[in-house]
Amino acid sequence: MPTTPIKLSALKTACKSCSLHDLCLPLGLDMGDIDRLDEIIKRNRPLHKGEYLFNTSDEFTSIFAVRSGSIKTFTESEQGDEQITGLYLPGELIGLDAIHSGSHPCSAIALETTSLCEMPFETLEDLSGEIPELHHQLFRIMSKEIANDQSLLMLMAQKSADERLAAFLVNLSTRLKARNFSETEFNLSMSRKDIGNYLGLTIETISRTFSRFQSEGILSTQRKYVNIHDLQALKALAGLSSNCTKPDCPGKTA
Amino acid sequence: MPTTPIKLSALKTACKSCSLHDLCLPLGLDMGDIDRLDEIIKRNRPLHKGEYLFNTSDEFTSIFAVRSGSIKTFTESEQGDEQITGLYLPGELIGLDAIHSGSHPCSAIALETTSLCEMPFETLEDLSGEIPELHHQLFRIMSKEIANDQSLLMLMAQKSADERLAAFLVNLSTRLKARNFSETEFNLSMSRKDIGNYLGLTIETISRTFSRFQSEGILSTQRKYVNIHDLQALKALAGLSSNCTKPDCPGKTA
DNA sequence: CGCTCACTTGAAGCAAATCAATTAGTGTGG
DNA sequence: CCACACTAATTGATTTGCTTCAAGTGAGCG
Repeated sequence: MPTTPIKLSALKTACKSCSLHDLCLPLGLDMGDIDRLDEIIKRNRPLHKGEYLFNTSDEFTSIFAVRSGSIKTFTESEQGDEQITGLYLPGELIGLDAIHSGSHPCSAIALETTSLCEMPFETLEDLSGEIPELHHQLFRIMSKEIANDQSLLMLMAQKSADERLAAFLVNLSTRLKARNFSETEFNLSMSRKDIGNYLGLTIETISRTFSRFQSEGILSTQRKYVNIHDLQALKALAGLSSNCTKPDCPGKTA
Repeated sequence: MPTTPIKLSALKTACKSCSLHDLCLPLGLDMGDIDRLDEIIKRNRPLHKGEYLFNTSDEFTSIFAVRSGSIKTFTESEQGDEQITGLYLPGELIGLDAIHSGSHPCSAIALETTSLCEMPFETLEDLSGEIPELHHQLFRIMSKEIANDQSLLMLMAQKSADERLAAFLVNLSTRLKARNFSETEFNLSMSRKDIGNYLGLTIETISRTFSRFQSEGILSTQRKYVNIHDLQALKALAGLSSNCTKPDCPGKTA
């Protein structure tokens, strides 16, 4: 196996000095253990917008963490219709759903220029046998993914278009804030079409709902740029009361 | 906590002799390791229909495996509406979504008389540090749960009522078959109301859809008893028939 | 400059929700 | 054992929120 030489630019983003390290896998690890984790991580060239990270039924070998940019994952049914199952922001792990079958049940595409950390799963699994904290953190992350999917399920099952879009925006806002981005002003990396697909609605419904939110003064949009004027109103619409401050409060969806 | 003495009847269902052991956690473990797992498992009295296994925001201490019967899990939003997030059959593990926060994001109720195996998570985690196979199996099960939730998501996002109910029944049929039950004749442990909630539909729609399936000769029902006459047709409805509403759509069955 | 693609907006259609009325089981107490 | 209440399920009539169809609009780009 040829080891790709690590560039200076890549070295700068080693786990230890990575700004995401308390959102990502290294959380809870001490310096020595982070170094050991660091050694197994491959940092490849960034993906451009539209490039595949992996494809459905590709063999599963690695877990990926987003370092910058964003990734969407989606499954394709036999009829060819596509369902987006996840949107991954910096610090989040992709590929955990592939462990049980050994191949990817979904495809993953970069929504913008995106750099990633690749962790060969076998090596990671071995390492986590030696480092209980790492082991625990992996469980926590997988558990969180399950809980996220379940609240997204709730959204789909019994929420109106307004509630779904509001919940989506609030969730995004919360996650961006945790990454030191603005919680009220950001660029959507997904198109209206993707958002609609993700939320189980059509592109027209998304567009109309954005327009209505805008006319109600809740937010303003300019294509992909979103400026939330009344985050509280949006949270109320999403079905979240302001007294719940837990970052993983049920109703806040992935 | 007083340790409840293990009854002879409980001993009979030790992992080693349990009929579910290749659907459940012991899969892939050798005899010695199964014995070690067995030692940490508590087998409490069965729950009666309607009894809670745990409640939302209860502290998370244990993972549970269903031995017989069935369990539903559900979350409650702040507005009080309830969303069923899971139906668990013998051999399946409950509580994996609670690891990351340390408390249960959902409640769990017995749908019928149900017996369970309780595994204190801390002990289980320690043990899995010592037994790589167990560790691996836990990852596989969690990964499967993620993949399951994601396909349920797809169902919710873009399937018609017919497709949802068909998919639900096919899924149930498949899981029952794996447990050596009939794949065409079984009793639903969920009420119409629960099924509707689980699939994001109303009780009336479930009832009407059952009636139509019956008039089309696909199945017959008598309250909770279901007899599937044409499993192939049901599978076609669940997976292959498109939700295309165009009159000339090739996938349309007259 | 004109082409394309993403988005917006309007009008019409439809699947499922809601409202409403019965019927069939289930349990309770006299 | 039967009347009574109560819940679960079915079936019909009506409404509605979202989709579909259709016709723009405007930004980005060769």
